[in-house]
Amino acid sequence: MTTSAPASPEPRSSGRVRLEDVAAAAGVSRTSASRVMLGQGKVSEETRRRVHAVAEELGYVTNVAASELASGGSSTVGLLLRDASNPAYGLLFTELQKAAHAAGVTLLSMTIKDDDQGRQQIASLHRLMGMRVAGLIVATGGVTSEQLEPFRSRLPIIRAGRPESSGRIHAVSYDEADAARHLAEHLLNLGHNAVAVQTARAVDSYPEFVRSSVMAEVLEERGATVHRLEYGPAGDAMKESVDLVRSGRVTAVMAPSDLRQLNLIRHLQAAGLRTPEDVATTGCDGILPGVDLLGLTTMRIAVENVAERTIANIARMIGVAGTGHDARGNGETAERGPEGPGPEDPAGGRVVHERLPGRFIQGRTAGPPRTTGRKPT
Amino acid sequence: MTTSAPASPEPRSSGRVRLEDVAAAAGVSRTSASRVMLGQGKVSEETRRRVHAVAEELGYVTNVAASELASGGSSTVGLLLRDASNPAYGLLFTELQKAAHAAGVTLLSMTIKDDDQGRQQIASLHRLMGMRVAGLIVATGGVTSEQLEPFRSRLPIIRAGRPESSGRIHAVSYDEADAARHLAEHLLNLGHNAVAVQTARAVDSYPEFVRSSVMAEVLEERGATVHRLEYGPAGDAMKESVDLVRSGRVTAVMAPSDLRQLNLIRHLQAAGLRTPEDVATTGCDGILPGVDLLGLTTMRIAVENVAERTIANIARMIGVAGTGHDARGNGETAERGPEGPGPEDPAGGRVVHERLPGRFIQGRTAGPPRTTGRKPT
DNA sequence: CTGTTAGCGCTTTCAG
DNA sequence: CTGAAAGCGCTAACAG
Repeated sequence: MTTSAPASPEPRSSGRVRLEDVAAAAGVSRTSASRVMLGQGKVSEETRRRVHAVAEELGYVTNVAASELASGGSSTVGLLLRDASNPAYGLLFTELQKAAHAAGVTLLSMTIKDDDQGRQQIASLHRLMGMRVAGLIVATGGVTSEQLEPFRSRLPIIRAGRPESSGRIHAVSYDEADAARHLAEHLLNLGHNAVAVQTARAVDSYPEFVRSSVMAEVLEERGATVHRLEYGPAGDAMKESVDLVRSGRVTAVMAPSDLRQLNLIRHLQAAGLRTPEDVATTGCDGILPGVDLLGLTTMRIAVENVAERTIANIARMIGVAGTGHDARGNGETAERGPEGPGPEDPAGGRVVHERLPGRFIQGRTAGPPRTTGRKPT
Repeated sequence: MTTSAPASPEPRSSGRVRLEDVAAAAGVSRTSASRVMLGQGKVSEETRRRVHAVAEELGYVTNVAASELASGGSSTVGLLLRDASNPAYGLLFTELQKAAHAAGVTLLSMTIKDDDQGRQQIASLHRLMGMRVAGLIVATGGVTSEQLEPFRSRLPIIRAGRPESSGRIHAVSYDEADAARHLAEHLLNLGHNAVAVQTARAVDSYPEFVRSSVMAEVLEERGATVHRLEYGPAGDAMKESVDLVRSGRVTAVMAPSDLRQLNLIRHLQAAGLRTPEDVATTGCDGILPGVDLLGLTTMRIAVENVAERTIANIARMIGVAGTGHDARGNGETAERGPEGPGPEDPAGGRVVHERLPGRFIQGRTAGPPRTTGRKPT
């Protein structure tokens, strides 16, 4: 009766099959059945086969709640994510998943809306914590370091994609400063010396804030005139950009992301201005599928590397050996944070703080300054 | 001692705080503490406040495993997703999350790689099932209906975004046929009567398969000459498209998605062909952030509507009242499947099969046929 | 309104 | 190699 009734076409639509049912049907104890399901060695081949057969026939699925309760904790890693509709986050999500799969780590994700002053973020965070995940990856700026702090001692937490300011939480991020520097220097080398930089506030988008700050600094260091145009309540960066271009007071406009650059181009077009003929523009991200066709001048951020390093770090912290094919390279590009002998994490290591540089994309939106315009003083 | 020691700056880094600890510290029984945490009415205001205070101070987080085990099941809905790096899927993900939030439904997601012949998909599916989720949303073609079948009687399952062929599983999808028809008719109305249609195999991408099939059918019905160019082993659709255009045998090329259209445009450009001057092109999706700047002629699929209807349906099936602001409209656009009095789902209703139409985007990639070219016979 | 008593389904010593 | 027994931390009747 046990092995002689292979997989009926219509599995019993029994509400729930418990391990006990499987054990009974296979004529063994719960313990043995459990061992088989867990793949722990100490079972005879015969028993193993019978249990597997019965389990499949009955459509048994391990009750994760019971399993984790009994064994005390999950081995999956939680992922807190924001807004996958932004291609940059969507790709990060995909790449994290891919890297996790390769490293034998299971990821459980919750995405969060960015409103509520982080209220919902915290709720999701708590839910993930309640699941007793083995580690946590935070890929959203919506959750602050202070909110993470209480959990820091309970499990490994690592920020992915976003620079971490506190220095007490692990982070693997894009090297925003490097990207900003590259873009600014590109414009300088083209001969621009009057540039508008669209700036974001730290509270709105920390990565954009860092990018725009560094862009402006580099330009000023090298003697260019910089107009900082802030998004949000303080001003209408887009409109002001157009005005500056039209009046010839700047020959280039730097946007802190590609999505912003697209919007900038729309505004310029609406005003009858072309890029690069009338003005040079730059963005940052390089993720958009059509970036080549649009000819955007930008930096391609190192999503794949960030994903891989994030997973490699979390895997190490939760003590997963890894499958071996993720140990190559990239470690060299890492920079340790400036904290000296920083605080210890629960796993006993130093605080990880890696910044991964991107790749410059020349594009067509940034040419030399228009010579017909009034020369800047 | 209880309320007089508010949130110490450094919460005890105790490994795990149990409800019992909270109860003890608050001087009540586990039951009362539990009731407070669950927000169930029967507790005095005084008790409630004390428990909350202590819980916060101790950094207590409900153990989800224990909670679900005791209460018999979770109230969250599982989401099986594929490849959020595709903007169309990324946006769907985000919108599902948004709609779920609005409807008071918690979503737990697992993404899957598309390899392994669906092996990993099944593993993820099992894991979600093992979590005893209350319902399941499947937003990937990688899992077949047959693989879903065994679980159909155990919990509500609904497909999102992808047309469901079996008719036994609930589905809310984009109206691919409608989109294809619109695009084909647009070309016909422009005067094209020799068109290349890039086709996808059903196994590779079912949505693209449906789109390309219908495009070709509509064109042929209206007397146009159609060249079907298949992706994959059977041929090089991109190269063949370019050849047909160059030799003047077609005046338009239809791609089954915007990503494909972008690739097509790249190939055409590489061959020195411009769109729309030398050839009209169309795509499908309309999700790409730069779609307007690229001037793509396409259909904007109804991601938001699909997300909302999906959540509305699953919420109804798992018996969530909803917050009320999701009951408006859109129900009218639904079409019931052709199954007559279809099979009943666990909740007792008919099989849901809604198809939501998108919106045409005129773009600039499709103009009238080039008059200088050789006229088709 | 509060506490006491049983389990939820599984893993895991610890003996056979 | 296998089984019996003892919980994991919580919720849910049921009495006070």
